Amino acid sequence: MNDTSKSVTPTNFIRQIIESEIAHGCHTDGIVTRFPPEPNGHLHIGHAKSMCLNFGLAEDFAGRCFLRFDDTNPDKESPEYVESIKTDVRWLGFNWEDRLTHASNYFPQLYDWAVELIENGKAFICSLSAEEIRASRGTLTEPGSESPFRIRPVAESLELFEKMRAGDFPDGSHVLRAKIDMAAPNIHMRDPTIYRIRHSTHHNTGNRWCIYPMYGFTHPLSDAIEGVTHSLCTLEFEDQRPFYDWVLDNVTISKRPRQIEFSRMSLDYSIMSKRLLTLLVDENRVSGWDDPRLPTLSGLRRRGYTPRAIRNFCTRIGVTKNEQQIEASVLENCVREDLDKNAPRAFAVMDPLKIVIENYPQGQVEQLEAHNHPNDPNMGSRQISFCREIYIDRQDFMEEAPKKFFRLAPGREVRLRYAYFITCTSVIHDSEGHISELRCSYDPESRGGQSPDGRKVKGTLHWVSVQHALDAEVRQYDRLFQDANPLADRSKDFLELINPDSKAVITSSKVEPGLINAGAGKSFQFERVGYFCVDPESTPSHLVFNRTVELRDSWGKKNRP
RNA sequence: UGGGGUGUAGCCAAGUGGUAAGGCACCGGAUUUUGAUUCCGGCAUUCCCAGGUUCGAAUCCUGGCACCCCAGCCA
Repeated sequence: MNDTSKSVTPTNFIRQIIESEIAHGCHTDGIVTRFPPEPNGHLHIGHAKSMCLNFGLAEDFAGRCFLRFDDTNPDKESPEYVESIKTDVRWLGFNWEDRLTHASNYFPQLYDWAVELIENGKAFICSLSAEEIRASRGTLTEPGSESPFRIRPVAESLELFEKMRAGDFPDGSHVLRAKIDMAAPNIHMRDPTIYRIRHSTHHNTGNRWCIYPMYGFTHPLSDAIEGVTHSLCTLEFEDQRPFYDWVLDNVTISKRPRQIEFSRMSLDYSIMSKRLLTLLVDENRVSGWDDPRLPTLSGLRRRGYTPRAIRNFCTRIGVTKNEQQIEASVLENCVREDLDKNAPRAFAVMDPLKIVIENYPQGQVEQLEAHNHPNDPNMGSRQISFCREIYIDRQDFMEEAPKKFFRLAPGREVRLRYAYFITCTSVIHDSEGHISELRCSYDPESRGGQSPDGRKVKGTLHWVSVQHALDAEVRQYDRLFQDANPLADRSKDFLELINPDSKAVITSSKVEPGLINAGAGKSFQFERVGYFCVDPESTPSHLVFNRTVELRDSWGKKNRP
């Protein structure tokens, strides 16, 4: 059996490395990967790429993937982030089963390994200040100079390390440093710091520790503890691989992980930096971490992006070492593809324009059948009420319309989807000259949307009944930034580049009554308008919809300036 | 006069010495009760540049060029 509908994950250089290793007889127990977020912020679509890679590889190669909280910095981390990360990982569709870990749970073992390094003369307690260490590190082109404490006797370092752990010293007074090479061309090998004193409460270990290991020391060893075979990280860690390997070489471990780096992803008109996302939230430039304009997973979820669409996006962009600057259309195309197939259709009028059908009997109401999906009969149908007064969208009418305008105009006939053909007979203006109402006639023979005489109409409009429609608030979201790469020009503050039209709230929309029962997060295609989902703030008495993405619009695109 | 990495179409990306996949975007055209979807067709004589090796090079060699990352007691 070959299921052609199931998309095959395209190959990439990491898969090829693994395949080749397996071909050489390695990994007979399966591969092990890990997704290692620091709980100091919310996950975004860049993390989704990493999760798809790590969990995806584990799945495809009969392996396991750990969700490991890389929590070695008590000042920046908190349990709220741990919870939101777990929620997002689950939502995206990944299952860590019993492999939820914390680097902080390895602190005792890490401490022992640090002692081993000291005992072997591979690490020493340095009592220089942070500024002094920085000053002696050298520069990119000049070697550093050795710390005077580099020759400190092992016994003394051991004793000091023990006292550091016991809390005898204030923050910043000593650090533990690896003893490697201050003249190394790679700055990360110039006696990097591996432990610092921090009298802070840790979200997981409380006050048990006042010394904390650094990432560069913790990560390879956490990988080794978990039996990780492939430690996949982003390109900026490539320089640190020699240190990653150094740690593994100089401490007694039984499993040997391998670090492989791949490139980060950037999305046009967006930013992915955790720090800058935090800034947007803190400065109230957006409504919160789950603002639908943000590339956070919680934001995308609220916007109506589905896990399937995001996972598909990740496989489409691939995994390489090239810098990826992805156009927004790639992501948009992924949701459209999913929602086109799976979102039921509904009628909603964004900007209502009232029509009175003069030859339709006063007080009459008809039930008409509408398909919930034009290409999928399994999604069934619904009854919609039609009567003498309806709303259409204001942009579906033009008083002086060009020939190519296939919608309503004076004297022109269009189809009301699933209802009747109508012809505009007159236009009513208010005292200021604005169009306030249309008068039309209908063809009773065209019930359901087809005329027995075979007459064709060019346009088909969506509509709702005035007396049955519900009021709704619609939040129309657009790209958060005006510039494709808001960080490209470093002389400009990216906050100044926020798109002022990134959120437009319409409070006067009208939707078909069946929508009152839709639960939060439920997606619909509002026919001819776009894909929308029910916002968590929505209630039956105050419906709120978020626009996920517009429908592709070849007419509108052509006619935009 | 440091180290590490990357250059294939507008944006991604396969390609691993045998004559440039695929997706997005774009441009046609067909079908359509959504100007949607779907469908069909077009879209790199050339792979950052210049030399070289070879019957044959995006792939190998040499030399350039461009861009990204690194000087936290952050991750």
